[in-house]
Amino acid sequence: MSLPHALLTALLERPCSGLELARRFDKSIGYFWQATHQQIYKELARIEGAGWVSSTAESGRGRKRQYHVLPDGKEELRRWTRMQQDPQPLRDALMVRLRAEAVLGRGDVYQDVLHRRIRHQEKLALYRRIESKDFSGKPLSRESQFQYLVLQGGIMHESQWLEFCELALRVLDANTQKIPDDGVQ
Amino acid sequence: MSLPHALLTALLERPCSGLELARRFDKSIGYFWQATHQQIYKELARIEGAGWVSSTAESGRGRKRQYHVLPDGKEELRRWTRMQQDPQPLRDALMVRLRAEAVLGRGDVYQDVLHRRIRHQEKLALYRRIESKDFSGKPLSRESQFQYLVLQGGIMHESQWLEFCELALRVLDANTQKIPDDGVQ
DNA sequence: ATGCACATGTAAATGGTTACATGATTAC
DNA sequence: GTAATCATGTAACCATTTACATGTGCAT
Repeated sequence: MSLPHALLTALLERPCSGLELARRFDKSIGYFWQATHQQIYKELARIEGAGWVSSTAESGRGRKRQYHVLPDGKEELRRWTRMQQDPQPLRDALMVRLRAEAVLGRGDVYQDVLHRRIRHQEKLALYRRIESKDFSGKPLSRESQFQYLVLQGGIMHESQWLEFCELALRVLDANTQKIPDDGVQ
Repeated sequence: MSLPHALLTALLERPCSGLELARRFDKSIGYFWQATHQQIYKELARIEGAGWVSSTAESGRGRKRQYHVLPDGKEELRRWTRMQQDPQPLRDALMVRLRAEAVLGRGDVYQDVLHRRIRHQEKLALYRRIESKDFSGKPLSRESQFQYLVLQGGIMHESQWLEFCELALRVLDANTQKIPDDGVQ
């Protein structure tokens, strides 16, 4: 579970409120670790209780709270950064669909592959725009180099799935000879 | 949520019991959609209630139950196979760690990248073994071609992350000039 | 008869999503 | 003053993980 550490990172980059965090998560960090505002508020309350961040204003609902990271929070982030974790295994519905296609044999996944290809193209185009806007043609600071590295991870990821979609379409094209219905409706 | 459909697919390939399914999930389909035996038993009970599969023996605990897919289950799998789903967004703790590295600046993620590189190498080696054992040097049936396609997806996925680890190590090497501690312990 | 492997299950906790509720501030 | 927007929060639900419980059948 990385949400608290993603929040600590974002707040170290720049202190802000819960909703601002939610908005910042819609870009940058959120491309690699998504979170809704509900989740963010709950987690902020939790890590404030743990003494990792503190916030202005004791009020309650409706009042803006500015959060910033405390020394304990920074230390916790450092501790977590030193940890080693296994990659979480691939879990992808398309793969299950392709296995189903293998036993059903009707070419029914074709539309899903086309759809996913579009999505990966879109995401890739977005990442490329960010790349040329923020990380090209100028020397990068140390911090920017790491941000760019993460973006490159996203680019590689989307490219790879795009390539896989192309391969899947070729296999589907070569194997969709409309196997007759077996009568089960 | 694809577990019921992964189960239907596996049971169409070959009817079997819950525990056998759990074991089969440790290989093949399970590389792309993991499930524990607890989850599998619960889901089998649910889809039996829905009339998608049926099982031998009314007994209870301890007695082996053989499951097979009913026509409704096959039709459900077909319906699901025709659906289009967005890819689920990348969610990777390593990416969060690298962003944290950007603000902390200590080279602390190095070990994690080394660790992940090993894991991806291992997984890739496993997939390569399966590839040369099951899918090389002979003409493939239509069903095998789709199974091979899914395996190739896994190979591409692991290769891509391996490549990313190499890139990350280069960036870390070039940027770890031991930034002085800021005093926070 | 007892121990072990096989087989099926229950229960609690975690992390995440979706739907909904409510207070504060600003524009008109 | 009222509607829109900003901001914070609660509650219910869902899939998954982890820990534990229990029954069956075979080998010794």
